[in-house]
Amino acid sequence: MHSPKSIIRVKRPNSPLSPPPTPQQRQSSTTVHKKAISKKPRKILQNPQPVPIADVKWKPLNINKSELYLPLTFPTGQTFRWRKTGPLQYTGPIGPHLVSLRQLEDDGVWYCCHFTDNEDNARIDLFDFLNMGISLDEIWSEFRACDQRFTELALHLEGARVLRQDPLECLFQFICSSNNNIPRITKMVDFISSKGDFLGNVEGHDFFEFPSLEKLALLSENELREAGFGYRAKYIVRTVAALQSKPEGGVEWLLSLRKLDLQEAINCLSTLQGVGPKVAACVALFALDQHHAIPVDTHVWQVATRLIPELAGTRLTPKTCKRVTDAFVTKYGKYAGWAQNLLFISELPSQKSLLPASLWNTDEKVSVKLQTKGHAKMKKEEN
DNA sequence: AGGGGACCTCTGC
DNA sequence: GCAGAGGTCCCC
Repeated sequence: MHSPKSIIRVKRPNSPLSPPPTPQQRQSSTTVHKKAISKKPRKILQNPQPVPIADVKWKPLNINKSELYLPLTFPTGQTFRWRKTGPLQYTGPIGPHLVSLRQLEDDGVWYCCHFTDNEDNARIDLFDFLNMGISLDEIWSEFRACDQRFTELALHLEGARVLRQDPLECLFQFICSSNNNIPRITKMVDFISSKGDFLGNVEGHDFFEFPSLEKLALLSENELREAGFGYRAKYIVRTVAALQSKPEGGVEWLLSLRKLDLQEAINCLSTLQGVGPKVAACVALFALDQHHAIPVDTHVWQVATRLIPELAGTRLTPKTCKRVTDAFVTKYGKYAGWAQNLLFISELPSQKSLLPASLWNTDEKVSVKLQTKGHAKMKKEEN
């Protein structure tokens, strides 16, 4: 009995394909989910029925480009749940809300809710998700003071912000990311997401609320493997079970990690299957307010092994990972993760067009290999 | 404690 | 073919 989910299509007859972003032209076409159709009717009876927003209104956020530039915040590997739905426009779920953001050249960022049960809450949740409690202007000026290269990069990569994501969905996204590429990660995250409540369709993209732990528990390893998760299928199933076994509740347990020290939070996350130093750092930085967490990917590791000679020839372990994190924190301070995020973005091939060639990191992988793996080999041969 | 190797799958050289 | 992808686990 696979009846298609009930959808109310709200289309304005003359509306263009992409939602009009200008203040003069605020209404858009969108698709709204009729939430009354649910597998849990009793819940609907208990709660006031969400009011789908037929006429999507664009509202200003009053955030400058220096504080938030969407193309350097959304498609840069922090989240795999948002989609580009127009020029300088991105759409994605925030809790139970479906939101679009649009950058206007000289008028900051605007947003609209395609679906929500409460517009006031949506705006509050949006500011929280955008991590607006932290001023990029302030922390970047400190990075500039201590790093000439950061200063030069920042000139071209203004507004690269770190989001404050929901810990549960951030965790499963990054478990999917291990030893993986972005298109495939996105596909896997989409599969998991599709188990949550449908929120709407914008520009041909379906969006879902991230599934609850109870819904995630319905996923079997076989189903995940067939969906192309490979060996990560086991990680997902086991991590769901581990979270469900927490006395205070898995979601609450994850949220409680926001109050811990970075190392404690990393240690707790690392008890979960599929969570090593890299994934733990990503979740810590992108969801747990651990602003000095440093996701040590292969590139950071290669740079670090040259900066810290003792690390050359060793492997990325929790211990050596901490060495790298400490080095970054010593250099950049308590928001080191935000600094590293910009350095990471500057290395993305997709963002290189924003940088003058003089700022391209000319380190060829070959030469890095000679100095790291080659070094390791030489050391080994010496013995 | 730390190194070796396997692991799903897909893309690019 | 085979490394590499924003790694992690298991074993020795």
